[in-house]
Amino acid sequence: MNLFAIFADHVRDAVRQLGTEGVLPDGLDVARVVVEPPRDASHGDLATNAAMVLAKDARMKPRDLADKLAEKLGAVAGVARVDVAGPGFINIALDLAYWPRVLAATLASGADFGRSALGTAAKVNVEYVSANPTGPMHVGHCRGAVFGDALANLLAFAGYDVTREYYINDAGAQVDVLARSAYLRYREVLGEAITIPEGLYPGDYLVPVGKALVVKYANTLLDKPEADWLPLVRAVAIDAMMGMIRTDLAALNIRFDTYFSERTLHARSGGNASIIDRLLDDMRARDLVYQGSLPPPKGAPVEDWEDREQTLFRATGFGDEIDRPLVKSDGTYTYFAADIAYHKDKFDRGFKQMIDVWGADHGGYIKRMQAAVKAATAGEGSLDVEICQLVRLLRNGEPVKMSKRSGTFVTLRDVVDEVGVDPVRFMMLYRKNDAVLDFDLAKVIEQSRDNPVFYVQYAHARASSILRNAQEAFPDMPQDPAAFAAADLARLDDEGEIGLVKLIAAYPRLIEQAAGAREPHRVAFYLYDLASALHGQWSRGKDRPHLRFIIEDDRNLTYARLALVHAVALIIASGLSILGVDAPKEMR
RNA sequence: GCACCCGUAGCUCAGCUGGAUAGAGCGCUGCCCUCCGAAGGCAGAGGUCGCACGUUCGAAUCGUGCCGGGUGCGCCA
Repeated sequence: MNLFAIFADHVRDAVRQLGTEGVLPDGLDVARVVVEPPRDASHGDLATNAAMVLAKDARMKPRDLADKLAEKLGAVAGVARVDVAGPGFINIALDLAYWPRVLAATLASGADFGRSALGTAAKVNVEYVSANPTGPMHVGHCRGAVFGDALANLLAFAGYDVTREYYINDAGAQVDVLARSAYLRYREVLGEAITIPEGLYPGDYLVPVGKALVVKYANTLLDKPEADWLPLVRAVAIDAMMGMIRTDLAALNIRFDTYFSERTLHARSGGNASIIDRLLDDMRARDLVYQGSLPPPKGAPVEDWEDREQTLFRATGFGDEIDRPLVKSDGTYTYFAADIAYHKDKFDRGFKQMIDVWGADHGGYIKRMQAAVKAATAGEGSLDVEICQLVRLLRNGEPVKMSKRSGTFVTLRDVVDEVGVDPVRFMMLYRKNDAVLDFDLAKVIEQSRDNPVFYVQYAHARASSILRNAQEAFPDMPQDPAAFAAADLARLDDEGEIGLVKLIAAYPRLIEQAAGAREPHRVAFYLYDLASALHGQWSRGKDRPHLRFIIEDDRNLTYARLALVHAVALIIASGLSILGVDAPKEMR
């Protein structure tokens, strides 16, 4: 149950009633009406802006309209008090008896509490990572990977039919560079002394690829011209790199539903037109493509600039600043052309909603890609692009030195091995994705309050510990959700307990808001608050023993409190699973 | 030069798609362990929300212009 959604319905009902009574005009637009928690808890449990939003259309003063609405809302079951405050806020305080019902509903839905139908089971494609298959993943890829994965989890929980997709850039010049680099290692394995020239990949992760080539082809590739060996070597190398990347992703608990190869878009088997060929034909037919030339860029001068005519997409017609080239001077397609075909393919596979997760360095490509999706799908498809900012890797506040030239960049695997999956995932999500993130290797393994990963996990462990202790004190007490839901929850009348129930009641709304904004970090911050409230209530029991969760001589009260603890643990586990973080039953 | 992102407490950051007296952690000051896990809790001090106009009942949030930081800017992916 979503308390705020329920009361939003009540508010709309009240508006409708006032309409039929002639107090308000019929058919007022209630789209901007929201019911939300008041900023200050002393104002009540729920607040709505309805009177202020509707005042103009109703041609009434906000406060007068608020009084009318308040009268109706006061009659709703469970409402203890309705106040009008400030410029026309309507504050609603709920009867104390309301909260046990919320808690009972929570326990009844168990791990599904908070699950939403917001997405109406619509198909959404979330594309993320899409790292080039030219080497192991480094820390720079990590944030996008974790963010994309958590976003996919969040959307699935919010009722979308989510597909997780990885685009393999296996068609460009970079994989040819990879192949040449691997070929050198192959010769090295066959006994040749090699030097790796500037521009090729120096990393020793290609040595095993060289060995694999020897196993597969013996020395038969040595005498062939490049045109012959390159496709063979490239195929083996790409397979090997994708294997590494999948292993790295597995270390982060990330899996994909679909790996999509760029190469398939270019393929012209048996002389047939490729997918890109057909797309461009289609776009030409619809006058979205033309031959023309572009003005030279204004900023940093391009050294070998030459004015020439090229094949351009009319991006300016769809919100971009400049038309964009689709064909290179050597006649092959640009990356952009392939990417349009790729997104059109997603659309053709049934995804009207597409989400791409990109690194900050691709921010400049958002407009053209959105323009292309709009054009290629005739306005029926939509593309959201979420940008992940840089991660600065630190150790005790000092930047960790990385040098690509010497090949000593920090791999994703290094970081996961050093600090563990949970801290990596949580910290990557404990910041807005479009803000730069400092990741301190030393701090994220600290077990203290200023490490939110630990703090939240500890709350879950503590809750589990309470339930274990209760098992000893009351061995015959069944600890399952159904039994907890049947407890005498009205015994929970301490303000700290009610506060916890209120936080629990906010979870479904939080999920919908986070999903709508595509912001999984909100889940992380919510969990921190919930953990804090549990720790707080625990400590109150230290000063006042009657507030402890386990009261040896009051079985009913203990049972009600255990139900609360169980619900909190349930939600922490739920939220952590969205973030892809483990919810431990004890800390070590 | 242009586009996009960021600017909130000494530091690191939230701020619920425009709401009421702007919050948290760290750091600082002072408390709480014979007691369910102190790996925790409580209280205090600390702010011109980069600056200036504008939009309206109401702006940290939206618009415009500056200032400062980041990213990117035909035929790379």
